[in-house]
Order: sequence, then C-alpha cells, then structure tokens
Amino acid sequence: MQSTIYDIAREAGVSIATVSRVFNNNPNVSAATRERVLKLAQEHGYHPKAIAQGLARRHTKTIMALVPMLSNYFFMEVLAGLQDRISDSDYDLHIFNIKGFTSSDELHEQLEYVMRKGQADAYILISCHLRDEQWRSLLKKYRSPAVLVDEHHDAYDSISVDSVQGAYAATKYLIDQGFSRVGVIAASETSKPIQDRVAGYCKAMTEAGFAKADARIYRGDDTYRDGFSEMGGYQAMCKILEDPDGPDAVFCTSDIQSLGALKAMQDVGRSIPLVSFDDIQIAHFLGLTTMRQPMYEMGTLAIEYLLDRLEGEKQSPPKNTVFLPELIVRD
Amino acid sequence: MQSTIYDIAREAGVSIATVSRVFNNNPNVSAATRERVLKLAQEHGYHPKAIAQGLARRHTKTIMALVPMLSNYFFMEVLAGLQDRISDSDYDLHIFNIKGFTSSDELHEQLEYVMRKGQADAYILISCHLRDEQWRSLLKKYRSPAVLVDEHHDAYDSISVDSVQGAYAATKYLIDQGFSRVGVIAASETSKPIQDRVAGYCKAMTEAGFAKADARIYRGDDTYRDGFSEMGGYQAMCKILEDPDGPDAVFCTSDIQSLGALKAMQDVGRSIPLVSFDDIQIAHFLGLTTMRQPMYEMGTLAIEYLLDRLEGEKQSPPKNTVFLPELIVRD
DNA sequence: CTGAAAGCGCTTACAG
DNA sequence: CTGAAAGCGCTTACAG
Repeated sequence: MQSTIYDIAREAGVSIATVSRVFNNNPNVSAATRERVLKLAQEHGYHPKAIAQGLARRHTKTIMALVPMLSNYFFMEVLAGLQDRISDSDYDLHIFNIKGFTSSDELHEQLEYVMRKGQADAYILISCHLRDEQWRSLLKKYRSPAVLVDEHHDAYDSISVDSVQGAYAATKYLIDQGFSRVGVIAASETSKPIQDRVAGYCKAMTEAGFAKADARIYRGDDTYRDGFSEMGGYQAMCKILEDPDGPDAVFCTSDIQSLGALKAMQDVGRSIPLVSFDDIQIAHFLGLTTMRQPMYEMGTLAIEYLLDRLEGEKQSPPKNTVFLPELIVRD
Repeated sequence: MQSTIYDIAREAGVSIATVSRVFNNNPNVSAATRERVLKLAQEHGYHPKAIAQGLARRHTKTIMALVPMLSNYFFMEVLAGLQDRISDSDYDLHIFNIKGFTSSDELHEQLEYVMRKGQADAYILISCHLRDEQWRSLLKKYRSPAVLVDEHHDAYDSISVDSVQGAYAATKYLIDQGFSRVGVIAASETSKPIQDRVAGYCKAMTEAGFAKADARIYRGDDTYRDGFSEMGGYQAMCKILEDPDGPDAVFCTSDIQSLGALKAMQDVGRSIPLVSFDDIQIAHFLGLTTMRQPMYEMGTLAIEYLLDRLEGEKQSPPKNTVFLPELIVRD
C-alpha cells in the first residue's frame, strides 16, 4: 500500500500535524524537522492524497470544464486559453466529456450527474445549450460557481459570441459583393448556434430586399455532431452544386463544414465564393474567409470570471460578455 | 451549505448508514424508507460527494488521461475511442493536460505531480516519451495501473504504432513509384516519433541503394508542438520549393504538417507528391495519401487494458501491442 | 431491514 | 515550534 501521513509521522518521530504542516508550507516548522520529513517522504514516494485534502479543506482546488464534443476544434482553441490562464493560478483543470445526448433534457441530466458529485470547486460549461428553466433548476441545486461559454443566461456568468450579428455580417459581405443568390450551409435545426446563424443570414437577406422565398438553406447529415462536421458541409455543398437554381455564393456556419464544402467543389471542379464561421487554426491554411470568434480570449476570460468568484467578489451580479465576430478576409 | 448525508438521515428519521445504502443500491432497505430518503434527497438536491466516497471506499471510479498536447488531432481521435469504451463501464474519464515542458525531466516531474495526488484509480499516458530509468522510477513510486499510448515500455501495458515501419513503407511507396529524390518533412529532433519516422525514411532510402548523402531532411519551426503543426509543415515545404536540388516527392511526418505543406505548394503554384502520416479526420477531405494509425482502436484498447488491471488479472505481465500503420491511398 | 461505530487520510484551530 | 483532538462526508463490516 502507498504510505500515509501516519507512516511518515511515525518514522520521523513527529505528529501528523507536523507532517501536514511541512506539506502545506506552514512556516511554523523547524528547518531540521522539515528536512527530515521531506527526506522520508521522498524515500516513500509520499504525497498527501488530493481526495483526503479536499475533504478536510472543503475545496479541491480544481476547476472542471464540461464539454459535449471534446473532439471539436472550437473547443480546442477555447481550451488553449483556459490552460494558459489557469496555469498562473494554483488550480488544476480537469476536463470532462459529456456523453452523447439527443435532447436538452438529457444534457441537463448529465450536467447534473457530474456537478452533483462535487468533484470541482467551479465549473466551465462549454457549448451547453439549455432552456431557461433548466438553467435555473441547475443553478438552484448546485451553487458552485459556474461560467457558460458559447451560451448565454442572465443568471450565470457567461461568455458568448453574437452569432446572429456574425452571420448577418458574413451574409451582408457577400451581398455587398454583388451576389444575388446567396445561400447558407446550415446544420441541425435543433442547434442554437445554427438557429442564430440562420437567423442572421435571413436578416441580411430580408434587409437587402430579398423575399422569404429567396432564402436558400442547405443541410447535410446532421446526426453526427449536429452537422458541425466535414461530411455535413460536403453533403450540403453537393446539393448546392446539383441545384440548377443554386446559390452563387455561400455563407457556411462553421469552418469544419467549409472543409467538406471545399472538397465537394473540388470534386466537381467548380468553385463558389464562401464565407465561413469560427476561424479555427486550419482556416488560415485553407485560405478560408471567415467570421472570427475570439476563442482563446473566451477561454482566458472564463477562468478569470471563475477565479473572481472563487477568491474575489463572490456575490457580485452575473457578468455577461458578448463578443462580436470579426470578418477575416482570405483567399 | 449543501446538505450532507446527516441532514437527509435526520429528516428521514433514519441513520446515515441507511441513507448510504439507498444511494449504493443496497437491497437491504425497505421500499418505504428508500422512497422517503430519495424524496428528501431530491428536495435538497443531495447526492453523496465523490470525494468523501472516494476516501471511504479507497477508490474513485475514475480514470485519468494525461496528455501533453490536448489540442492535438491525434489525441482527439484516441479520445473518441477512450470515451466510447469507457462509457460501457462505471468509470468516469477525466482528462488532464500536461503543461508545456522542454525536457523529458520536466515531463517526468509533471507526470509525478499529478499522479502522486492519487486522484484517479488508473492512468492513461498519451504521447508521453520518457527515458527508461524515468519510466522505472515512476513505476516504483506509483503503483496504480497505467497504460502507455503512443509509447512503449516493457514494464507497462502499452499500445503503440511502429513508426519506423510506417515511415519505411511510406518512403518505399514513393521510391517504388519511380521518384529518385524522395525527401522527408520532419520536425523536432528531440521527438521520439520523429526520430523513428526519420529512421524509417532513411532505412528505405538506404535499402533502395541511395547514399547517406541523398537523404533530404527538411524541418520548419519546431518550437511549437515539436513542429507537429501546420506552420512547421508550411515552412519545411517552402524550403523544399526553394531548393533547386530539392525532392521530387516527399514523406511528411504528420497530416497536420501536410496541411501546411499543401498551402505552401498552392502559394507558389507547384505540386509535389506527398505521403503523410496519421490519417486524422481532415485527411480524407484534404485528399491526403497517408499512413493510417488506428487511433480510435488504440483508445478502446487502452481502456480495456486498464479495466482488466482494475477488475481482472491485476498481476499478469505487461501487455504490449504494436500496430502497423496502413497505407491509405488518396488524391 | 436497521443502527452504532470505526475508519478512510488528511487539515486546522486550540493549547502549550 | 509542536501535538492532541475534532472534524471533513462518506462506507462498511458487525451485531441485532
């Protein structure tokens, strides 16, 4: 068995309180006994167990990021910000992947499942979209600090991007270039970001004087990752290319879908102007024109919000930051 | 404060042992009191804290995946396998991102830092490369089950890919096509997979009768992610394109570098045949010919190995699986 | 079917 | 500078 604080204390001829003190850098330990304890610990490979410390201290010095689709490029960029910012603190970041769910009720349930175990001092909920009453019920049960990323709710600290405005700007950009049949590659209708981006597209179209009937909305398979996938974009673009009355320019709801769309165009040897959304790393190398989300900054900000709740003003009203996506022109 | 088992017990008029039993699905509880307890728990939002359970039970029902570069496409595919396989068990997966390190000593230290806290019952160490004595010293201190993925050591369960053979096959494929100046886009010389892949390349070259001097090795910036980056591949390809005596075909050590290389070729309007390594998701949509690593399978297998240690034969000798990469021809 | 009690491995006033 | 003791929130034989 791994040795415990008792083993070390016994061998060092001190009480467990003293051993605890040296590991907590309490100055009230003589240099001699500190050294003796440390040496013994080294020999035994002893270190206080986080679980026991957590119980005794009533906090774990851990922040947990909950994310539905870990294998998502958006998340990875947010994560970079999370990591960089948290490494300045004395908290550790644990990442937990929410299993597949088919309804917001299931998501709600799974969020509860992990939060109620109380494994972390605070939570970062990334790309989790719930209904108002679900957010409220969650808040009522678990009062550990939580920040929402890529989602907005008054009762929580939150950091999101204005998808409607972003999609609006992207579409308008295309319209202003003179394209008269701008289409959109969307994905699952149940996805909130998709709803917003389609809404932004429609808004720009309407404002430019197009009729409702002029809306050209295309979707590929949206069972996998809500359609935020290469294949989703590929299939949607295939439909576009087959459509004799199809778009002469396209707004695509994510970079990863654009990769698929690009391949579809390449396969048939045609090219349609495309504006995308996200600006993940590969976008630069794909030469994608896209609406940039400040993913890294969203990550650092999320940690700052949480650290503030944890160590600063715990009771201040929720802070909601909404970023405006920025058009990055390439190609 | 969150309510505890004592609150529920008191209100239900039972002992904490009984409350514990209902949450552990112990059949020795009358339906009536089970219901009463559950109802009260529901009202209070009570659930046993994982941390207290862990201490009392002496295990956490948690497996932790340690990975140096979370934002790595290779890891994401492994992760998918991890997730799918673990969801059949009653273990949870926590992911911990090892902070940046510049030497294997630092990596070693950081691995120790997290493992010694004993937060999980078992560990999956992904793409962690240490020296023999470092692996042994780690093993000596922490006897929780651990499996190595993308790394090999006799003393541990491990799952890896034969990079030398993979690179050899890729290079030979190019040589067999009649190219006489096959080059390689490598990355950091300190990276073990890179060393192996360059070795495989050299082996194929030598075997085909080329002299040592014929080896054409190119590298871009390798400070970021050991050179496993779009930019690394981009820069290396730029050098190739500028070299009048440059390669007429290239083996590239990873798909992500190939993306950069592709862009470099596109920028100058030239194209050189490329064989890559990994077969991450985007490879298909990029039309990359590549040596496929069975990343998903590596993930599922890793969980199986661990579950076996945890619940099956704890003392059997280490199992080492080495996959052979498979050539996927595209383009 | 249920409870009292010991124990998991720590931390932290409190007293000296 | 150090120790005895209570407590963190649970589980689990043991006894009934």
